[in-house]
Amino acid sequence: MLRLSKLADYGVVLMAELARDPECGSHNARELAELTRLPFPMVGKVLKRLTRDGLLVSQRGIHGGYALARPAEQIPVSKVISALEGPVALTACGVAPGSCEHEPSCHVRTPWEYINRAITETLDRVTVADLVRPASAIAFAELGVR
Amino acid sequence: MLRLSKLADYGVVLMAELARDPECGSHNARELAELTRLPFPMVGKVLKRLTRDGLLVSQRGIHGGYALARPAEQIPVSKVISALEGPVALTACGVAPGSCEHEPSCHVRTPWEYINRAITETLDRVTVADLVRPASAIAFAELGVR
DNA sequence: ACATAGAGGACCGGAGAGGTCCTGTAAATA
DNA sequence: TATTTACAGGACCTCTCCGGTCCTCTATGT
Repeated sequence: MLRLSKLADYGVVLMAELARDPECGSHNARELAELTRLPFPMVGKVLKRLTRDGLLVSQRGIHGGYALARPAEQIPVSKVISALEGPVALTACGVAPGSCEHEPSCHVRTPWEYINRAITETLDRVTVADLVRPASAIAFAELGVR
Repeated sequence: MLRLSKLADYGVVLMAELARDPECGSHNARELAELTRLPFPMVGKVLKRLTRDGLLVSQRGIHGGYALARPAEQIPVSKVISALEGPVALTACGVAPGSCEHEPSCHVRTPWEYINRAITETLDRVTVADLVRPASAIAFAELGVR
């Protein structure tokens, strides 16, 4: 089913949760785990990775927590996914040339590149802000989706 | 990396190989395995599934083999993928409602639906014929891809 | 009848996803 | 400065499921 890993799925949910706060303030991992009802250890793991990739900023200590590194409108969903499960690509050749043993004899590589790009661009166009906007449908009009 | 299963990957390659034959004639599994350099048992497995799903027609017996069930222009890549790894969807909720335990408390479900649909439509628009057309770029223009 | 090729399974090993836990370090408060 | 809280960065484990093989049965042509 062309599955997204749970790590990436959780990441999207958590980013959206942070963006839901109108002030985009700081929330700690435990709080986010409760809000999203996701297992706390996983939430910690995901938040750490998102921080390392520069999508979140963290604050240690007693009133520590996480906050969006940039306004939600400037964070594409594709970045969230790639931070957690590597580059968005359907096939190995879309990630790095030479990573597929069949590359020399493969006749469908070029088309796959186009498909990969089309999908990447779709995920580039959706931002974290779109995930929390109530009237999402409007925001998605530009995707050409009914 | 938002991975496609190898089964589906092989399926696409095999469908393309069948479409490359200008007469779209019948080819047996062994022959296709040699042409694509994929392991023969896997080729058999994939071809069987594609046949069960009505994308290929098969002929048993001494001059048996497989051929496209329809003209390549009428076979979207999305069908090939879904025949081999189930419905195209990034999240469980995109496959069947109620399949995700977090559904009641999840706030990003609606946006995911739109994203799922955008990606599905991308894969719907590409046909097996596009995979073998030399000047693929032209065929992909309609995807809005550079 | 016999050789060939597909149909439909069962079956197996290993990689990797999903999940937990532990130790270290930074910050705030008293 | 001691203590508590929370993030940082791993190691580590379990178990599912993917990738792959193989075997038996049935259909077809010679």
